[in-house]
Amino acid sequence: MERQGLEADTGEFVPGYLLYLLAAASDAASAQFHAHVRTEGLRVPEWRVLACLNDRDGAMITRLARFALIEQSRLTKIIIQMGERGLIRRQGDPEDRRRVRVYLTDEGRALAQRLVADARTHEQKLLQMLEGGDGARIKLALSSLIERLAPPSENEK
Amino acid sequence: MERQGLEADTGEFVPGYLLYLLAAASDAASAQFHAHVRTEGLRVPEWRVLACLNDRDGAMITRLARFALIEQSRLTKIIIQMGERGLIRRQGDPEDRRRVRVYLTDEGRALAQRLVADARTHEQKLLQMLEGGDGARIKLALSSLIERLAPPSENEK
DNA sequence: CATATTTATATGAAAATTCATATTTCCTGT
DNA sequence: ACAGGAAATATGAATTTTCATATAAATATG
Repeated sequence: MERQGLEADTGEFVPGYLLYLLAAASDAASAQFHAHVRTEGLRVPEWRVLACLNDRDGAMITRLARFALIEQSRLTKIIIQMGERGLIRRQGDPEDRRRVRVYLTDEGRALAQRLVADARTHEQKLLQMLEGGDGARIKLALSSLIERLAPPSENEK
Repeated sequence: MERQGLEADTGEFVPGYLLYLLAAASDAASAQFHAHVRTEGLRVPEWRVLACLNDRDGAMITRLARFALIEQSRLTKIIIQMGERGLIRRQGDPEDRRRVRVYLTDEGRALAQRLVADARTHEQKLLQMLEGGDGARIKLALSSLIERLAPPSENEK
């Protein structure tokens, strides 16, 4: 089996390994903004929850967990904390009483919207340092990778 | 400011957000292999340490931490555990007595080499599901992103 | 060459995370 | 309507992780 053609061919494996590149790129790209999130008094998973709810309020825990890339039992705990803090409100779903739906409070929504705006601005800066349309291309490639790997179930829509 | 042209334009932010795409792609792409790593009795950071040491044995803690994407004080603890388990050996650097260099034991090297082989195989499968040369392109894009964001210091080489 | 800085690693307490499993509700086939 | 299983969420104990800081060695500075 042939080696891939990325590493400086000093024989090293890690620097050209796809999973390393993905993790390292994610880390590096997120570092600044995540630091900003922390100065706003949020942990990264909390920011993700706010952003997801800002897209779709009233999501159930399981769905939120998938979208926010958080394991379910952990999310349950985070949601409880965010509730105590007044950022979200949990409410049983009458349609299916196993479900708990999570809604932004006014305070939560305000914070979410502020941070999403910051995120958009920051993303623009990132994309600009990615010379010439590369940004759009990398996004497309990533989405396609994600779709192939984690086919969204139909009820996901 | 214009919105980017990726999401299905249902007005949602998250699905087209670069940092989300990076994190989600990293998660999705790594899931299978990381599960494999766990069946080998390793946690993900431990696998990363082995892979990095397999590339460059005798790295110092700080360097290892940067490469393996692990925070320093955490790595110190992981290294201690891996030492107790016989996978690595720690040794003070006589050149600079603050430094601790980490070396693979024979057992550690054997495990590292086995897993790197598995990783190569798995990576091939991933790249194949990424039709037509897309794999090479995405790798290039990610490396370039990383380089722009985290310029390696000269002594890093 | 003494002192201030910086660099490398370690440490401990607080907090977060994981993992397995409990609980409740819903769904399915009979 | 009922048994069995599946789905959604919660829980608790064990383990990890984080964060701030300690220690120690090297380097820079006046």
